[in-house]
Amino acid sequence: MLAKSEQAITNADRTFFQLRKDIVEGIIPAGSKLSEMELSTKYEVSRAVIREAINRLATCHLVERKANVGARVVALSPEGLIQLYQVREALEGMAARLAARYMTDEEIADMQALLDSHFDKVKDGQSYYQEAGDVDFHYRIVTGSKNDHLISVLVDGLYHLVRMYRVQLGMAGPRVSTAFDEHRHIVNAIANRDEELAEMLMRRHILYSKNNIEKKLNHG
Amino acid sequence: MLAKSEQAITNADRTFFQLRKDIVEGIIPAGSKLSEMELSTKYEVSRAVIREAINRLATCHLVERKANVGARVVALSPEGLIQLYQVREALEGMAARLAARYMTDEEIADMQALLDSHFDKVKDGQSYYQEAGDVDFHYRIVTGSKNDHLISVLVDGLYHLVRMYRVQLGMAGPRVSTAFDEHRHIVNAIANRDEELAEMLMRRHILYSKNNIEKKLNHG
DNA sequence: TGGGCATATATTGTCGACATTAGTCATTTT
DNA sequence: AAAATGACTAATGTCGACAATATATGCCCA
Repeated sequence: MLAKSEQAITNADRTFFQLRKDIVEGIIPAGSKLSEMELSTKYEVSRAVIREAINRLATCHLVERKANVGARVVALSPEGLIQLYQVREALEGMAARLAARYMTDEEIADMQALLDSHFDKVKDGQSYYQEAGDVDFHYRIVTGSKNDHLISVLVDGLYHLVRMYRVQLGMAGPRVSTAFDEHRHIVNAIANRDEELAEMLMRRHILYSKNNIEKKLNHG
Repeated sequence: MLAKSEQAITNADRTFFQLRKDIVEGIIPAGSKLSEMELSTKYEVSRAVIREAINRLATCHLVERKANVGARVVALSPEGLIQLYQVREALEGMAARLAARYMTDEEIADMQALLDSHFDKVKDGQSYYQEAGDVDFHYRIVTGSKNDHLISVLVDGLYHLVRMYRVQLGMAGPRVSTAFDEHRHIVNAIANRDEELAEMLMRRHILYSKNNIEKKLNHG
C-alpha cells in the first residue's frame, strides 16, 4: 500500500509486518487474543520472533499486552476513532504549517501535479483511487514537515490504526469531490507559504472527515 | 519522578525503566552503542530481557536500532529539540482544548489548588520546585484531555525525550515567574470552558519555552 | 447448595546455546 | 602500490527448553 522504505530485514520484521497487515485488515479479529504458541506455529517462526513482533504492535497500540496474561488486538470503539481524529487534527495541522515553511518548491510542484492526476482520475469516475490518493496526499504533507517525530507518530502509528478502523467499519470513500477541493486549497496555502491558513485548512479538513464518519456511525 | 501507574511487573519492565532512566539522565551517554552482551552482564539479566528493553526504547525513539548491527542511544541535536517542541505545541495545544471540554469541575478545582501551592512555594524562593511543578501542571492538562492516544504519545514518549534534552543540555528552570502566570491563564481559560483560548495559550506557552531554549542554545 | 481453597494446566517470562550476519584484517592479484 | 577478495571475529538474530505466573477445575467444608 505505502511505497515507504519500510523493508523487512529479519524474520521479526517480516512477522511484524504480516501480523500488522492481518490485524489491520481484520483477518485477525479486533479484540481477539494473540497466543504466542499458536502464532508461532501459524507463521512458522519461533516464539521469540512472535514475541518481538507482538511487542512492536503493542507500542503501535494495535494490541494491548498484560503481563503474564497475554496480548489482545485492541477493540474498536466509536470513542477510539474520535480520539484518533483529534490527534490527527493536531498533528496534521502542525504538519501542514511546517510543510508551508519547509517544503521545497519542487516538492510543492510535485504535489500539485499529483493532485492534478488525481483530479483527472476522479473526473473519469475512477473513485476507487480515492483512498490511495488521499493517503498519498496526507503522506506528502506529513513528510514535507521535515519533522521526524511527527512523521513517525503519524506514519508508523496512527495511520495504521485509522486504516484498521476504516477497513473494519467499512468506511470506504465518500466525500470524494469535496475532499479534493479541500486538498487543493491546502496545497494552495502551502504554495503561498501561508502557514496559518495551511494549518487551519488541514484541521478543518480532518474535522469534516471526523464529522462525516460520526454521522455514518450514528445513522448507519 | 512521575507518580504514574507505570509499575514494573516483569524483569523486562524493570530493565526497561532502569535503562530509560540511565539514558535520560546521561549515565549512558547520548550516541553511545548499546551492546546486548555488555548490558546483560551489567544489569544481571539475560540477553532476551535486554533485547526486549532495547526494543521498547527504540519505539520510544530513545535509541535507534539497525538490523544485524545493534542499537545506539539517539544523538542530541538542536534541530531535534526544536522538532520535539513543534510536536509538543500541536499535541498539548489540543490537550488544553480537550481539557477545557472534558475535565470535571473537581479536576479543575484540584488543578487550581495545585497552582496555588506552587505559587506559594515559588513566592518563598523555592525555585527548585519549578520543574516538578511544571511537569505536574502539564501532566494534569494532558490526562484531562481524556484522550488515550494523546496521553500515551506525550507521557510515554515525548516527555522522556524532552527530559533527556533538558538534563543533558543543562536546561534547568529559568522563566519561573512568567511560566506561572502563563499556567494561571491557561487554567482560567479551561475553567471558563474556553477551548479556543486554552489551546492558543498553551501553544504560546510552549512556543515561548522553545524560543527561550533556542536563545540559550545560541548564546549559551 | 454455595463459597472458598488447593491443585492442575496452559500460557507467558526467562534463559543459554546455536545460526547468521556485518565488519575487519590479511592476503593475493593486477 | 592499490584494490579486490577471502577468511576471521564479534556482534545480533533465532531457537527450544525450563521457570514462574494466572486461570480453570474440582474438592472440601460450612
